[in-house]
Amino acid sequence: MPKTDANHAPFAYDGLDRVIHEKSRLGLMTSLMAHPKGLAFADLKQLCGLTDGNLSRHLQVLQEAGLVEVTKGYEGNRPHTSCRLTKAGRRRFLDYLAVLEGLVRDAAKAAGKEASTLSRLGMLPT
Amino acid sequence: MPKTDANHAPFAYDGLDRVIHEKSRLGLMTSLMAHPKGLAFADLKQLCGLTDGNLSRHLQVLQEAGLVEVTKGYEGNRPHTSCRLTKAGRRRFLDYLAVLEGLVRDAAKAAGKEASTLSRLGMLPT
DNA sequence: TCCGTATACTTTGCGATGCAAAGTGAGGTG
DNA sequence: CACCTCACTTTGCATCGCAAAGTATACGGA
Repeated sequence: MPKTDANHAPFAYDGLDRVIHEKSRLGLMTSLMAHPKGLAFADLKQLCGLTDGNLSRHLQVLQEAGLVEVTKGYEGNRPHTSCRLTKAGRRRFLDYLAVLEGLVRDAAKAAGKEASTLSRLGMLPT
Repeated sequence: MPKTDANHAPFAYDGLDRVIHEKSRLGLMTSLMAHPKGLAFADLKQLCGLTDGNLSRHLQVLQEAGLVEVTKGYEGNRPHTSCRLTKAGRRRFLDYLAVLEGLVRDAAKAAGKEASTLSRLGMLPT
């Protein structure tokens, strides 16, 4: 049971996991989702546009939360860190996404109610 | 122009406005989107499941960012604070939502690639 | 009229967090 | 052996969210 009563607080969205709901970490999770076999530190850095320090920190957080598995090893003779989603990580991310989708739907519906330009949603010229 | 090069950092999502991208504030924005005529302090508090203190703080942030307009007045002889989205607030929230939608799509696509249960995601219309 | 309670917020304090900059260490290269 | 690069980690700080305490006014009895 959620901490806040959904019946009385329909916009609390407390299913939005703090650990996941963070710009950088969202990117990381999505990247890892797209690459179930794992990604290297350097690749993630590129994909998510993060600095070394920040990536390191965020990975640590995700790992401590049990969402990703970080494997430190050596490729040739250089250190090589590889990351992949854990099963729990994948599941929790999907749960998170479901909530997020609900939010987007709520908002879109709200926007549509009296919108002059619903067109913005979904057909934004990126 | 985004700070991070989208060509090389497709998962940076730097369009996710920090002010909006916050659990509580997302709820507030969505609530206000659904009630374009404005909402009272107490209503927002209920809808978003926030304490007085937190609501006050978040509204202040949103107001300073020019996303919401806060009107303090008196209803009868009790203080009555009413909030509504500004035009800019509405626009920026829609922009934010567009990015968010993109993210959900990315993730859903990634999940679908090798997913056993896309069904979890309420069957996103790709 | 005084006291207590309720409403309607605001302010304060602090622990957690994200981010940038500096640090570490192992390889290669001239 | 000095120097640079790669691959991360650690540190420091400034910001932020959150809960608890504070302020102010109104109402309802005794």
